[in-house]
Amino acid sequence: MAFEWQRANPPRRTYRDAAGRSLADYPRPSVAVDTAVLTVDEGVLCVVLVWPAHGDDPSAGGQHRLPGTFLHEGERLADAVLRSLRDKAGVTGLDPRQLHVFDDPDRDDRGRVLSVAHVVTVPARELAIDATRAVLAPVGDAPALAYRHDEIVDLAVAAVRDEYAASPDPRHLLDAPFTIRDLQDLHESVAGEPIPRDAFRRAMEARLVDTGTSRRGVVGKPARLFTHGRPS
Amino acid sequence: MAFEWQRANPPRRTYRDAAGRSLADYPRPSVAVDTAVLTVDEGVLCVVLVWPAHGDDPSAGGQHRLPGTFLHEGERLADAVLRSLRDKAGVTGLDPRQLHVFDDPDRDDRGRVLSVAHVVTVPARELAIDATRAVLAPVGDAPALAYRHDEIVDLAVAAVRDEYAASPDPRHLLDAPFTIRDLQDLHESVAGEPIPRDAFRRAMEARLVDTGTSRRGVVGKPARLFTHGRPS
DNA sequence: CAAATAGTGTCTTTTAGACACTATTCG
DNA sequence: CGAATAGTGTCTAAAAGACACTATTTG
Repeated sequence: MAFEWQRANPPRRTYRDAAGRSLADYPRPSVAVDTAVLTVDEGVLCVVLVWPAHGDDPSAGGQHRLPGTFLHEGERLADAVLRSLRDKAGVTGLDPRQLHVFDDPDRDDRGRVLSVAHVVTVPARELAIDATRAVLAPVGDAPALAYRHDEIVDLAVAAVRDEYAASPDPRHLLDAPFTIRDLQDLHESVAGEPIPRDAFRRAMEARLVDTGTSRRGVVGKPARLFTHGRPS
Repeated sequence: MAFEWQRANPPRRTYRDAAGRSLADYPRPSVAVDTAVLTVDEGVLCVVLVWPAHGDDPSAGGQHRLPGTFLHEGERLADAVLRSLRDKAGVTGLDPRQLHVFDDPDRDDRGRVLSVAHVVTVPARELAIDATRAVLAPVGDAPALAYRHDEIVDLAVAAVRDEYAASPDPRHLLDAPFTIRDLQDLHESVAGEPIPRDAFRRAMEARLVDTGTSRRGVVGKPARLFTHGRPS
């Protein structure tokens, strides 16, 4: 069962390094992916945490952790991320972004495991969390996590905040069409702080596509509706 | 010989996943590190390329590549990077930064290999390249590389340029003490384009430590000598 | 002194922010 | 009309760049 990759894709020749060992002779670490799933729920940037309540994963010490899985044979890292999320959050159509490889030898007592941290973002509307297995926690107020997953959350939040500081809704958390106010509310939720109204409008308006229509039916002057512009 | 990690660090229990497989049952990829070693040589940002001339590494197709190695048992990624560079460039004391994991299944025909790309920087003075095994190529004028290593060089250059745009000589390519002119020359070499003199001085001077001494012996008004400030 | 390089002062342009004012809807 | 929200115009402050001027050295 083990080492199927080697048998499935045999080297065409046996190459030997300076020590005379072939590629196959090197012991290999297990490779896992762990993913910070971020969303904006009711104006707060949140992360999906799973609760190891099934008796598995005892080395987590009863703490929450991020969803993750071991990389399977022939599988891409991004596909492993999507596979691990399909089960736990019923999410599809994401674009996982790599953050960092955690290679601490003592990080996991089940043996040497390299963990490739990822971040994905999902509109809260599309999240289907099984409450018996996962919870949604505000990123600023999350419990302590197993396997140093707190660091992954920090990296994920910083990465997403950088992206949102640079362009309008780069991860399409908002459904088009939307008003500039919708967009500003989203950006403030991601940033975790208020953004000046005028500067935000000036910076973003030129980078959006005006649909020519407006949103009616609420109090106040109708707001123009926009769609995402081309990523620049 | 193979799978020593598993024997050396046996799991304390056998944990089983949903499919009933233990951690040890999953086939594991080989993990390699590949490193873009950047330096500024005579005013030009350059990268160290190795030439696979020893009959090994035939899948590189006779092209240059970046120095790299397979991760050894129990070894940290950063240590593998340093080990691979000790041989080929006689370099020590570096601080490798991770860039990205390349996981293309067809990237290497020797089997499934995950490559963790890194970047390091080293003052040209400290580089001791064995000319029979390696060359120094300007980053803008490098030959085509094997294993899509061109992409690693691009990532490395972008990462280092971002760092240099944000603070004075963050990677300590310059020996202290140095003049602001020395610093500007370095930053222009990294950026690959000229930088306005006044703006550069204003931005950097406040973040350096004035030694109170000046450089004498050259034509012109003596320039004050600075050392790196605290990273901020 | 002439050439060369270091460093300063000041003006302009650009940008971010503050803030007030106008515009258009609902109830 | 009044409340509420959208959108515009303008002033100010801060920063970036342009550029000229002064300062101090070598030869």
